[in-house]
Amino acid sequence: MKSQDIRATFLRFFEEKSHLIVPSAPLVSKDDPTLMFVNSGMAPFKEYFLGNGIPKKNRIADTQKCLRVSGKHNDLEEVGYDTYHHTLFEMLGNWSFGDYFKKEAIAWAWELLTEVFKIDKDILYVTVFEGSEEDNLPMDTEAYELWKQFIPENRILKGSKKDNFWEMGDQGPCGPCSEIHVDIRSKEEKAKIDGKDLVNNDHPQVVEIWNLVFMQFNRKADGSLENLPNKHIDTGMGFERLCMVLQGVQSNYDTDVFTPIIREIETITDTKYGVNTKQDIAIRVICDHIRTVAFSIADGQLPSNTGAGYVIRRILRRAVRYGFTFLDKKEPFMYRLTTVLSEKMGVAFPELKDQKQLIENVIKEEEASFLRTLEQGLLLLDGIISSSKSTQISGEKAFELYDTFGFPIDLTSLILSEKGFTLDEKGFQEELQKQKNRSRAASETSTEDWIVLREDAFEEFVGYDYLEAEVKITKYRKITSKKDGELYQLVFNLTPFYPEGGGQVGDTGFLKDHQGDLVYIIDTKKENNLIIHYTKNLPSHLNDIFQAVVSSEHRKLSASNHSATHLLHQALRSILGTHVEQKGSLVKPASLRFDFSHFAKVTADELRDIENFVNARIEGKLPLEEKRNIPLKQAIEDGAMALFGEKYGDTVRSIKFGKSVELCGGIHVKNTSDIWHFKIVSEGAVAAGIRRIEAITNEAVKNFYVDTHSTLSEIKNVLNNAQEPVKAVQNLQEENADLKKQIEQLLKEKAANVSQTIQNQLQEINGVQFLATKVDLDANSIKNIAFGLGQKHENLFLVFATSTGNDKAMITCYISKELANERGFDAGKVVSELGKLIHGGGGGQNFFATAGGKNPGGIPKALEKAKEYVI
RNA sequence: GGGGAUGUAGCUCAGUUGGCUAGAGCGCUACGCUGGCAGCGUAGAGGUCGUGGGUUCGAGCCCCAUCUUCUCCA
Repeated sequence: MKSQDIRATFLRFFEEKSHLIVPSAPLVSKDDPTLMFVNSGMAPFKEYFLGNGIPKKNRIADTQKCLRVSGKHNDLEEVGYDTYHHTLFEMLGNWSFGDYFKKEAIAWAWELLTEVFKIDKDILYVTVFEGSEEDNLPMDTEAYELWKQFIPENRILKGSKKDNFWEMGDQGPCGPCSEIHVDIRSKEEKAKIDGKDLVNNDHPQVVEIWNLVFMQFNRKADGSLENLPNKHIDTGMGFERLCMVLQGVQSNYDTDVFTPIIREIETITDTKYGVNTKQDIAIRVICDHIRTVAFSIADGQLPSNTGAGYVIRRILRRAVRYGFTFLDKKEPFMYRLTTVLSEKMGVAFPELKDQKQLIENVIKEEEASFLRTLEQGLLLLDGIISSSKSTQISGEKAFELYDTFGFPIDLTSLILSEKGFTLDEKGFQEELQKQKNRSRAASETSTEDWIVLREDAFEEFVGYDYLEAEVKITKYRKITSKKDGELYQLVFNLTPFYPEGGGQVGDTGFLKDHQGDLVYIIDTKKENNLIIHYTKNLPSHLNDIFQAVVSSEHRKLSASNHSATHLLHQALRSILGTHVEQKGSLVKPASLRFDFSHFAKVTADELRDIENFVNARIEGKLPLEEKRNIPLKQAIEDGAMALFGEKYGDTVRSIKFGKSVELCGGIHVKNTSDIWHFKIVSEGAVAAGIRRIEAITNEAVKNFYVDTHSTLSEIKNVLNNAQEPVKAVQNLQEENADLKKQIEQLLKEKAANVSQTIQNQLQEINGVQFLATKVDLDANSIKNIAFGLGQKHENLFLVFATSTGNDKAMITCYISKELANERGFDAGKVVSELGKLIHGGGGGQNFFATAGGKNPGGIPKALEKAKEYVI
């Protein structure tokens, strides 16, 4: 059975059991702050388990792309070494939201595996939760009894809390689970060791394929459990492993999910999979990672140096590193795998096909930049090796190379061992740990339990129509972070506050109680479909009815920038071409930022055209045409574009200004004329193939013009109202440069004169050409004279004094080098001693030193005293 | 979000505890050498030492702020 058929069969099976089939959610999770990527099939449905939203149907099935780079069984650094762990994998799942429970879940799982997929019953094992004293939970006998109908008791194993109790996180829904494992070893192997001893023991051929989670508890912040009002089913089956079993191969990488990619890697790198262990690992690493990186870019998550983007960069770099070391690829090559990947997986995941060009460009550029980093690191490492006195390189040095210059530690130790050096691994790990602690301490937050004031399932958003509303607080909790200190999160029964989303920042405003006391709302965010209002303190009368008021200024400017963003998007597609797609957007009161795919710098002419395009539509006074709750299909037919990496419900909201149509949940102006004016302030690159435009509207544009105009008039004013200020400044600059040169020349001449005069005043005392005198020159000229004389005469001992203004004096001492060395003179000491006489101090080297002070009256005395050094 | 590094001539970079008149290589200009080319020689131009403050007799170097680029961690 081909992998594509396996996927289709699974979905059809559950469709026949009345499940709604939904497409995979995007990899990057946007409304869950605890998660960077979707890491399990249930993640996109979290809001339903938490009771913050209602699913379209209470039975759903899907295949979900998941990304895991850390966790108990999956460390990024382990992927590639075995044959069954991946960073990106598909999870087939069926879900019940308060509908069927253990009985159906178990029976259907068994039916699908043994009757539809025809897996031999004798190679299957199941596990059930054995109970936990710590949580005061009994064994899951319900599941045990159900399994007994299908499978002999000796193949039903009891598992501990670690393996058979599933939790979403430290807090939240959880419950016992039951896993199905499969033993695909040969007969001989099975005879040697009983399969049940290998279950849950990291054996590559005795693996878990399906986990059935019975969600029935809620874990509170203090660790205690309470029963959930509705029980749910959450199952997840590893697609790649299922393919391995059904295709009768011993490794996920031998299934047709991966073999086409492996063949392509063999061609590109001129190697053969299955010949050399190290090369095999490298090939698996590349094969796995290219999928992750490509899917992620397709969903709009580009490699970057922070957050989720950094995870993607690390994965890509890991693959490049393996190619570099074990397959001898010293130039970009991974981007060439994009074609085969989009051909093979583009059917199930069309985003790969549509975004192919972008994926290729981004990967190629990332590879090239990492290879540059490697090259630089190699040079630095050479430097460290050649300057090292011992054959052991310290952990600190290696860590610096890694931390500051991005040179991978495994390459460092490889190169060191090739050259007969060793690395202080322990020291390195210590440094790494120190850094981790620093980062963790800086971002630590603690979250308390929700305190529920009233039961109210849904928090209605009324902000499209109202800026004020009478609200009640339904629940609240306290969060503490190192950065922001103590904050409170409030949830209302209804709210006019727009939560951060769709690129637009959250609303701010205040709550007013019956006594007129105010509590300011500093931000609004959405978390698992819940609108959360942030305050610095708690209202004193929590059960009051509050007047909730959104800052209208904040709102007006955000709306203006948001609507302008839509017009900008339209302008870009119209002027640069339809290859332009939104890749990111930030809308705040002060400005807007828009990232989009485009492969060249936007020229000044194009920028002007774009500005004009947008401003024409502002002047056109286009009214807002808003449609709420229309079917996605209809919105698309109206001309709206769905974005990759964005999750859409069945019904959407569409925002139309003239010919600009977008799916958008944000706040907009009622008429484009409210935007007043649109002005681009910058254009630049953010990644390969991605450009960024920053622009302003409304008040900001007014301020911009007022500021620039007043600056310009000030400049003109200073230039005596010059007609052409630019030219006037250029003239001034030229003149200034000329004058500087002239002054330099004059000073030189003056110095030459002075030095001529001075030469005649040299006095020979004890074989020393001595002179101590007051000169009327600046510090630099004195220096020039001293060194000039130094080239002409030997055995010089010069002391110059000068004063500027009434309260500044300076003493300079020059002694010919040979003289200073032979006779032990020290100019530094001379000036610091003479400096006291002018109420100051100074120093320098033994042949040249300066001192400054604030008593010019002491100069004659100092000059007098200078003689004492040579007598 | 938290660290580290980086910015000096058109380019690639040196520049020691703050002080020996801001340097090297390549490139550029002029002149010269060589039969031509490759090349060589001589001379020269080219610098707000990222930016803005501060400390100091004196700052490329130290302190504070800010920007660029790179990089690690969360």
